[in-house]
Amino acid sequence: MMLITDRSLMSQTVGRTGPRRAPTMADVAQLAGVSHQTVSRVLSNHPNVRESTRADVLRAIGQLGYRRNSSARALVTRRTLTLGVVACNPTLFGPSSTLFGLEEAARDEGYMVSAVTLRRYSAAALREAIDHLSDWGVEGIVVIVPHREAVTALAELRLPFPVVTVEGGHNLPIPVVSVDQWLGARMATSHLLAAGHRTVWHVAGPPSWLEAEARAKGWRSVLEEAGAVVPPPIQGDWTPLSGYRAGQELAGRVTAGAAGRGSPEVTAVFVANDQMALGVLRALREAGLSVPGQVAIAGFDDIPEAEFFTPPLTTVRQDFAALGKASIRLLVSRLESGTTQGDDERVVIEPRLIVRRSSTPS
Amino acid sequence: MMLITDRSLMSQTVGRTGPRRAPTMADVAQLAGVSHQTVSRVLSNHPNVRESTRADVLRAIGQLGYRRNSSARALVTRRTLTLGVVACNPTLFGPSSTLFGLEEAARDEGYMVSAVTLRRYSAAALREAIDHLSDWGVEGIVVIVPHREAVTALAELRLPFPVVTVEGGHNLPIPVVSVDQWLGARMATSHLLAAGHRTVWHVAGPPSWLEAEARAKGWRSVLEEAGAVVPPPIQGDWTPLSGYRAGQELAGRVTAGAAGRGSPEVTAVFVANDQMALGVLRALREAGLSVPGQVAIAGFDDIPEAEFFTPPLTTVRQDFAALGKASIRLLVSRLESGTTQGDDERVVIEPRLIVRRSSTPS
DNA sequence: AGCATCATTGTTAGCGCTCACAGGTGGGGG
DNA sequence: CCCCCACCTGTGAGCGCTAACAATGATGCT
Repeated sequence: MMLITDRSLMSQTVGRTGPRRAPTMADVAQLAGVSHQTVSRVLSNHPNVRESTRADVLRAIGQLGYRRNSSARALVTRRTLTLGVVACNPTLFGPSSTLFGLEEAARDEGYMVSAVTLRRYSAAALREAIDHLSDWGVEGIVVIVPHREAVTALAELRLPFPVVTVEGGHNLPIPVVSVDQWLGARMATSHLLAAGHRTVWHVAGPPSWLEAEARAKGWRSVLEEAGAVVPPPIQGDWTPLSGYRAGQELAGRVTAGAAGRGSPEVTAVFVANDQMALGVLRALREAGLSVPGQVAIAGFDDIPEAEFFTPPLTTVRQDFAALGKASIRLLVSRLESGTTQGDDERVVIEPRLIVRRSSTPS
Repeated sequence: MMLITDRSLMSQTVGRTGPRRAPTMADVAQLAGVSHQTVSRVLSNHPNVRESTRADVLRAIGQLGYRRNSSARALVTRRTLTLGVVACNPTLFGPSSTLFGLEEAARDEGYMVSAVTLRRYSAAALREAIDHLSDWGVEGIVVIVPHREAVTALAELRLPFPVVTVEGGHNLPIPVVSVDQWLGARMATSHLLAAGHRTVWHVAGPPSWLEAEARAKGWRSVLEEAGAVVPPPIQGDWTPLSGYRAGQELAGRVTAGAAGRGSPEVTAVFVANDQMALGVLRALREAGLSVPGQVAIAGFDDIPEAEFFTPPLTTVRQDFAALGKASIRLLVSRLESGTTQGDDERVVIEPRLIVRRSSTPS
């Protein structure tokens, strides 16, 4: 008996000695002269607590610097309030902006976000990433891996928690949030066509990327509708270097003259992203071609640098932050509603064409 | 008795009915015909388990699709194996690359990373971010908020878990991992000076940023050592737009001629980051000035676009991924050793000068 | 043979919290 | 005056796991 009393006193008085372990709810309860349950009620804002009691408890909490133990809470409530994100290439402007918007939205909703990044996509890496997240008890995940195979692999996975994908393609039974890439490509291409160009060339992204595919499709659709010749798209890999190479090829076509056998002349190019557009711009300039004088260019993404390219780049702006927010809203809504089905939900965000000098000869 | 037997059978057979809750260690134990403790042993690779028993358990685990409950585990071990990160401006190339490297390193070490992003720095926002992380039970945090006030605020916080900062200034009792900004600035400035310029102008970052300060100091130190005039630095805010404005000012000085009262002529500029350098380049070009012909330029960061600027930008490369990895190593080492003190540890990574055309008249 | 030792397994007691329920108090209606 | 019903508070159980210890059998050594 004595011993017990001693111990309880010690835990409050000793303080200095040893790495005193974090105060528990019971400590707060004792100090406030109530039961641990009352402390719990105060913490969860239960209405039926007398005002004075609540104040006592809060004072004790402040005094002890008490923080609720999230593991214990998660154990009993079966809610970790944590969401997982799998992202690829998180160094690029798009993914990182999305991640940012997503995290902020999640925090507002009371969730924590844990991210796993993939250096390159592979089915194994994706699986591993998801395993890792699920080991940590996430309640749902957002997958930002706009690879065709990734998304199909995902659809086959049948996970025990909800999954939402960003830019994940529209043919699968997984909820998707995306910017309308197809529409964006159409906007850029139409814009160039409207400026009087006979046709528009295209520097495409890697074919396994869904965005690249959608942008190429949008571009092609406009040309076909307009009855314009559809030049062969040039393959890039999103990097400025690949854009540079594509630009060299295009420049070669220009200077070789319209004498080229059958190929339409190059007077306008829609490049699948801004980084590659930068490379194209440089290649053209090195070839002595003026933009937009001889060749008009449009990009995609509207990275912060685009406005300061030489010349400033006409491009398609994507609201990445909105993308992140929307994905969280979607995920949280099915978390709260307990819905696992209804897997065909779609949120599509409209892109916006930003016209700058690279496409407008003045 | 009958009832109990029934229930245990149900939990295995029913399957279809109801949202059968995740299997527990006891379920595995029962199926494998061992005690839950043995299952635990198998899972934690305890050596003293007979090989056949281990196999039985693993089979049961596979059969049931069992996953260890991380909350329960964390509750009893007092280890969440989760690290927190607070990052500012995570949309920029530097921070996002650091975050990426950091996450990867943490995963290798067996930790999960949860990030909180700050739209803009403020003491309140920082506090809030840290509170959020600590509510979720992180074991330590990495702070990537290279603001002077942020770091001092941090030093005063006295948190119950280890903290490491990235680029956090060297005068505080907090372990820091950083690239040697001062040295990088010196490399760029010396390089320009060595090319024969009488002095080097500077477009600086926001003064409250530690990197901006260190880069300005490095720049100044080289000029002073060389006995060169130190022109007044021009203030930017990291954005291309601010660089553009700075560029206009510099261009004005050039075209106004060396007739300016006292100011040295502008023939070389060290810009505190690549994005601003992009703005400067454009302003100079618009003013009809050639780079590097009339004005040589150097930047900082080596963003992927820098190589494709017009002209390609001489800049200082920072190994952000290494930064992330090093910060995790530092954090984990003091986590494992239980050290809370020894707070003056420093890891400094050397930057590398990347010389391109913007500084080398050919 | 007899006892210490080791490998292997089981048993028990919590970790800190929330949930479900059981009290106790006071006021208004019958 | 009593009962019912709001309010407020406390008690007990148990979430799924690990740590400490106990128990068993097999082995080795004297």
